[in-house]
Amino acid sequence: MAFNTVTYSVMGILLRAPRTGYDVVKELKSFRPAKSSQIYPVLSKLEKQGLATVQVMHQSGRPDKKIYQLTDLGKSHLLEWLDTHPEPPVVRDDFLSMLFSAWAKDVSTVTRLLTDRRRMLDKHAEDLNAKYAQLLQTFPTKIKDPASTQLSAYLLVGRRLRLLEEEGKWCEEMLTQIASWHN
Amino acid sequence: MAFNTVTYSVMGILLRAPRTGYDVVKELKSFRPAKSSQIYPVLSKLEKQGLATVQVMHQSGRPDKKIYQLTDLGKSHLLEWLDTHPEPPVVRDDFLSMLFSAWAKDVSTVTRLLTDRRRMLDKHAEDLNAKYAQLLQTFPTKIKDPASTQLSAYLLVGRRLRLLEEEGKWCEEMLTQIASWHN
DNA sequence: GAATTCATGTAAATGGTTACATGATTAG
DNA sequence: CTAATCATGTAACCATTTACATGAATTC
Repeated sequence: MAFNTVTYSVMGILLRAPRTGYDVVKELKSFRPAKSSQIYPVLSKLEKQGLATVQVMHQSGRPDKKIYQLTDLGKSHLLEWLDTHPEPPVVRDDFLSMLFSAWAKDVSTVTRLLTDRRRMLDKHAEDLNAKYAQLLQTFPTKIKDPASTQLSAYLLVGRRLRLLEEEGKWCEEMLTQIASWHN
Repeated sequence: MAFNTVTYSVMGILLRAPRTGYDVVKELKSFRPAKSSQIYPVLSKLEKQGLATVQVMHQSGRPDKKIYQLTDLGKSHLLEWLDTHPEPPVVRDDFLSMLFSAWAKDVSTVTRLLTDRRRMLDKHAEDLNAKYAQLLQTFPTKIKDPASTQLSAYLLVGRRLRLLEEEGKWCEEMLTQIASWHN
């Protein structure tokens, strides 16, 4: 039995701790964003196939909480998936498509695209930096434990940060380079 | 009238020069990959809506070539799009999902993921580097001309290369760091 | 002689988003 | 008092891939 990659991502979250669909969606944001309308059906399929169990917590005023927990069967499928090779990443970035055609307009279009991008990257990096600092402070030893979930967080956040910073630097350099040509 | 982003990407390619669907698919690879089964319908819609014209070149032994060319109407829509703000990039990368769960298996899973990733990045960077060097040699002055398509190529390839290299470095550093913890 | 390139497309299926339905609680 | 958060899900639509159909020309 093979599942799609969102399903494995959801299983990975449930393996760490039992969670509601709402919480799964929030946690997915850090490495594999998806809308809740995609996740809720995934969770009910997991239950139907015996890969997760549900515990319902009654609430008043809002829908009952459904807490999903990965079963041993679910875990075994997830671990099996980890032995396979990941597909090459899929990236869809309108910024690149715009850059590709920007020559047809004027230089200001190129510089606007670059400055806007840089702002976006900076804002993003700022948020992540806080998270990263906190991570390093709170769990300095646990990170080194390969069986700790902190290692993954350290790797994932650290990688993201470096790529954000590198792209930011690139934007800046390109802006100064272009400015130097047109003065 | 607003179109989806593949459509704008295709228009951007046709703006540079008239092309067949086959060639459009090849060129899309550098910034917005898509399968031909997605592109052919896009092209026929462009024609129906007067955004592109077609010239049929008869061939024997293979399907007739259909050369698409962007119309002024198409160009105006594309330029209008360039004044808008791009959506945030969409990334789906199984490698990250695997890294997120790798703690549940063992350290060797983490290191295998990192080494495989590094190999992939290196291979990719190698190909791009050749392209980049050629670009810098062949059109050293044209790149500085903002109305030249070479500027876009320079930006796009340069950016990609830097990000590939940065991620490669990160993989390497993480591998040595992890190795130092477990010796 | 085998693999890749050239060249078009359609049909079916999967993946993913938007819109809809519903509304109390909590934080600023 | 306003915005965000909590909490579930379904239906319709759009985006993208896979599989199918076809086969000569070229490169290795």
